[in-house]
Amino acid sequence: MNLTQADRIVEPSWLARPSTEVAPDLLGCCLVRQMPDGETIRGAIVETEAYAPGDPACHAYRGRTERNQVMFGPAGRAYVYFIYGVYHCFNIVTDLEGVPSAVLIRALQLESVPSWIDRRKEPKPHRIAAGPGKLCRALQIDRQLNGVELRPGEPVWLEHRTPEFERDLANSAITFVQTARIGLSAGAQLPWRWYVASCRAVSKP
DNA sequence: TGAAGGATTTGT
DNA sequence: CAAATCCTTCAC
Repeated sequence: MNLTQADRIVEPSWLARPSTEVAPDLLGCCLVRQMPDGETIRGAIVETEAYAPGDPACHAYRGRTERNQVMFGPAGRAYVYFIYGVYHCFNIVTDLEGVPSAVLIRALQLESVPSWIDRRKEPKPHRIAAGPGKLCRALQIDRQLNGVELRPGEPVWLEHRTPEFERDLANSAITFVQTARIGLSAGAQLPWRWYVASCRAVSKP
């Protein structure tokens, strides 16, 4: 029996758990970006951060607003916001409807270089999606994708780990590191950041 | 209606 | 280490 790509699609139910459980489980999963012209870019998730209710660093900490409302919705949608007047950040909404939580995708190991990337500005292929802002720039993700469902046919979706990745993880050929989150003024002590050890695509190893 | 600041990145 | 740069939030 062959495992096909369709068998690995991540369903919303798998994401309907606390973000601190989902965040490490997303390492090794594949983020797929499909453009209107059909160009498809795939990359393995190598760095994540969890944001949860009661967490002072969570955008929803002080309640529901127009910006953060998608975090309160059902799991399996994209939460995209604009930051520092320059960058976008891409999150995956997790947990039950009404529970504001999400996982920030901080870095991808791309399988190919998007056609629109200027190789002179990005000399190192493995650094193209290393960091949440760079990742969104590399995949052309902006607020137009805020709230979209992550499923095939939409602009973005998720696929589970390959059997090879699972094997390497079981062998300890691949290991994860859990540390404090980056760039926060509150909640910085919580160890809610995970990344793949020794991966050149991680934003800050 | 205005001011402060931000889940970043880059170059000095 | 500071600038870039603009949206969101909260106070007045």
